[in-house]
Amino acid sequence: MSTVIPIVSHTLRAACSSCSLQELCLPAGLAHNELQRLDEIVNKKRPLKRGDYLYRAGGSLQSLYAVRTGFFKSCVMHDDGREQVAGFHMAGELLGMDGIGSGKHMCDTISLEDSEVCEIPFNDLETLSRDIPTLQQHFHRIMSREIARDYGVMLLLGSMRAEERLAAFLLNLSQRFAARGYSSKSFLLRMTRNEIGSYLGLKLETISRALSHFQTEGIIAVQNKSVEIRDPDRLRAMVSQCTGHNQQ
Amino acid sequence: MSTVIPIVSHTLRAACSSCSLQELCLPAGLAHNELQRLDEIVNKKRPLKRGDYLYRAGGSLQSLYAVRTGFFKSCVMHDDGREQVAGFHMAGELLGMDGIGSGKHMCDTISLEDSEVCEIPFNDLETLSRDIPTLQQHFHRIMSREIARDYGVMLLLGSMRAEERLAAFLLNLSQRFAARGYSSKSFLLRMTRNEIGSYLGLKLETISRALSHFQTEGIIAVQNKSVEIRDPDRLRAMVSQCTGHNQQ
DNA sequence: CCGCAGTTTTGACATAGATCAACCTTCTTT
DNA sequence: AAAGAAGGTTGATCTATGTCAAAACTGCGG
Repeated sequence: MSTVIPIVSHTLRAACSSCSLQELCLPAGLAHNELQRLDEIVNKKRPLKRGDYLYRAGGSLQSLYAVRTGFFKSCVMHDDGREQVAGFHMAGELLGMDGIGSGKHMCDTISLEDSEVCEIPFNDLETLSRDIPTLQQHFHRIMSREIARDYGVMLLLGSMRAEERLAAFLLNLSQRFAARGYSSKSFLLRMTRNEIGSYLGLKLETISRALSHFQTEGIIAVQNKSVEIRDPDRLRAMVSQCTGHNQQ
Repeated sequence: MSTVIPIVSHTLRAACSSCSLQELCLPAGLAHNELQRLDEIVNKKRPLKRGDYLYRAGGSLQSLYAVRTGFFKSCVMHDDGREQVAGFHMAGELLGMDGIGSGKHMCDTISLEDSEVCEIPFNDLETLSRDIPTLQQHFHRIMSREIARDYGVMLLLGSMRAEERLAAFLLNLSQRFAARGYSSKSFLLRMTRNEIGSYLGLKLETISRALSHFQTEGIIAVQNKSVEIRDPDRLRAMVSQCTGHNQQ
């Protein structure tokens, strides 16, 4: 490694074997030699800037992507241009699984801040997972958890009121930050009010009002993108024992 | 019925290899000898009556189930008892994939009419799919399509108005009946107005009014559970070019 | 450091769909 | 065949959240 440094293309071998996200990500639970075999198929892509597309709806699916750093949103588009944010994604999460069925991506996935991803060619992943049962099982679990998450979003969109939805959303973010070693109490919202609204099936004004209301109640402190959760128990209470009857 | 009838256990070997749903179901695309191997792990369960639970949320996941005949709903439950129908399932569809991640079912799945299912022990399926790449790939496609479907439901719940949701729902049913060789124009709604409403994030009265309205417009004819689609183009137009602005 | 575009907040008002209620129809049970 | 229960329809009214508008804030590019 001392002298000549090879000119590298913008994709480099990734190193799951030395990645700090190992346990959150696709390689969770693999033995050392298995990790090395995974390293052989995973590439590190060049960084994305805020606003860059990781992939576009309709584009052919070649690879899945694991978020290394940064933050993404996935949007499903209606013919008439309406868009719905289907999810927000952070470090260690696997993107692109919605496209395996048809061979085409079903949504746009866009970077919300400067981000890096690892690229996992899907054919190679299938081949390797036939050899490594642990990898196969973990991949199945990851897909299944995406389905379970989606069911949760349906519950939220189908039967919760505005403030409940927002409370559930904040708790979900909080918990995901915590799982990554960040504060569960204090974090930045990487997305706009409009994007939160789209995800929660609400308008941006409703998000803004609900955040203000939580603040006057002393449940959270918001200032612009930064949120501090002051009373997580009351947030939890809003979600699960929702005193009111549900209008919607 | 005349002589001696052997006493059979309530689970029998299934025969994917001779099943008419082959091409819609898990075995799609398998070669003859591969089908036989699948037959060895798939069991036919005893029939379920209307209202029977196929599995319950929280129960440990041992198997996936393929619908052979009949109709099911899956419901996610909120702590406070509110329930949200997350999907309706018909012949050839695979149930239980939401539970793989945690090893526990995430929803209740209930028969809406007398139904039969094939049981596919999940460990065996994983093992077999390491041996049969076509099976592995098809299983991945099925899980992925479930994710893609869920994204569609999010779009519906998050950004469509009541009548658009119902139009999308009717078109979806129509297309699924067609794929199974039934009429796409005329079919029975196996679920109640309340269950449709739950799935679409609306109240039963709203479903009832919307159906009546479609009928007075000549778009459909409804009588109780039976629906005839008279003008599929107008239904499609409602979904995709939605003239109105979306309130919600 | 300034100005501009994008984002957020807040208020006033409108409305889609919920809620409540009464009645009707269709199944299920005996 | 009758009675009760479950499901469906329709009307009147209410309300959560959308829509519109104006003003304040934030951050980026020159």
